[in-house]
Amino acid sequence: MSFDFLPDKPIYQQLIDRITGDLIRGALKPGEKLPSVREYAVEAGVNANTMQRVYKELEGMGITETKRGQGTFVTENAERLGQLREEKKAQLIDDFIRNIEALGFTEQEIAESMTRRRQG
Amino acid sequence: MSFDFLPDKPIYQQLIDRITGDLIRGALKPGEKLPSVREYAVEAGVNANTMQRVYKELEGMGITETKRGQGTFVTENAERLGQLREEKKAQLIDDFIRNIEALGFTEQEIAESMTRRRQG
Amino acid sequence: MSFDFLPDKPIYQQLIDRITGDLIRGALKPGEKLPSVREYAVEAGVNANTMQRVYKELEGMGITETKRGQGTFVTENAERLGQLREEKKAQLIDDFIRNIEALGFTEQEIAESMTRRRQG
Amino acid sequence: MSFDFLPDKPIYQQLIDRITGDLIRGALKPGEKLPSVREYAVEAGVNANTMQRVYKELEGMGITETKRGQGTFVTENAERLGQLREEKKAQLIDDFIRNIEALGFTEQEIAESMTRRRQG
DNA sequence: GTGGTCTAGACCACC
DNA sequence: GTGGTCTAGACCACT
Repeated sequence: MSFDFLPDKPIYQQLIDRITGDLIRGALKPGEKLPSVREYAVEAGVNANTMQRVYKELEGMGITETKRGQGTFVTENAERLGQLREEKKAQLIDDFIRNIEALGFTEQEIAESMTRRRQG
Repeated sequence: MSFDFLPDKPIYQQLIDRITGDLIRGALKPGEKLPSVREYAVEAGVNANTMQRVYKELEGMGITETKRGQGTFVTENAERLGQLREEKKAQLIDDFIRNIEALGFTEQEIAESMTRRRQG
Repeated sequence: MSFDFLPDKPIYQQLIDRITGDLIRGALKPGEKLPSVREYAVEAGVNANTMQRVYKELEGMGITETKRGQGTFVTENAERLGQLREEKKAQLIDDFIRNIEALGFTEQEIAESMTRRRQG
Repeated sequence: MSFDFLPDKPIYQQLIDRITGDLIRGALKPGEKLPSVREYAVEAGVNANTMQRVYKELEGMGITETKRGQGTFVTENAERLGQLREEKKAQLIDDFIRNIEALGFTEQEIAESMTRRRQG
């Protein structure tokens, strides 16, 4: 597994996005153990400090829990995970619609482009 | 006219986005004169250098032209402007779809949320 | 007659270059009368002040002479005109060679590109 | 290392030209790390912001890449670098020929002057 | 320590 | 008055 990072967003943010994405997609399951900070850092090709920060933020968001001496685990709090999923979905749609309006596209115009894209 | 800037993107970028948005929405028309750097800077509540940078970038993108001593004007190159519109639209849709896939939502799930949102 | 001006050099400089070019090419001859400042300004689509400056500089370079009440004339000083021609030629070649060296191209490489260009 | 700047071109442009020149001449190699913005600024005797602008412009031209917190590096994209070399060469020759024609010199006349110069 | 953003203010060339 | 360049210095995010 190797990662490409975009230059415009912080690496730690991109990693958080990736992990929450894994969670939403079901690639990571409730209660599952995450790799150790160092292990994951090597895997992702980033500095261990960066990875440390990622884990810290994830815990702050309430989606992982740390068991001392054992490692970091995805929370089993299903409600929190469902909530995460809904937050992300809402944010996705909000951003999209806000952008459409900011640029003055019509719904119809966008809808057409999307259908064309799906077919092309 | 007064502006709010988000803390997560550079101000000059947000200004570029705003102006290109005005262009796409038709609030700015081909050949139209933009406010002077200093005037716009005051209006937007930013430093003149920041605005200078915005204008320079816009010129680099080929969507404005500057006439020395006279001011900055929207290009009359309709092709470039049409191209800009399409670029923005495509980018909008691409980002949306890429994000949906990255998070593993289904098209149907998203579609439902959007309809519910439009009704709600 | 209508002119395009490059945005990176002062208009008055471009006009000076154009007129000295006319002189070197023989499109303007010794003793010949130039159009009036206002006439030429209209023709070139520039401000009369700009044209005034052009004429002033040309006179300063010793290549035109002003006869009060009659207008501006190309000098009949053949030596000065010949000198002008040589200056321009030398400068042209100097710039070219200095640039080649600054970029580290070989003479041969440039020679080949020029021949290819002339044939293509 | 110390620099002289001509008064007629922006310093940041001259710095860009110098660096692209180093690249073309091979004094800078693909993947090589450039000095930090601040370091280079001191070296060149310019303000750090001026140097910042130079680096930003180089990145925009696709000839450098920046790794956050690590520094700025020459791209390893050999195609881009080759392209840069050809662009510069073509531009050099184009300018030269355009100027010759604008002034009405004959090819032969120029060729003679150049040979004489090379010998003199 | 690295790049990046922003401000404040001076100064210049052009029209 | 217009755009453009440059400096000086502060502050921030990332590694």
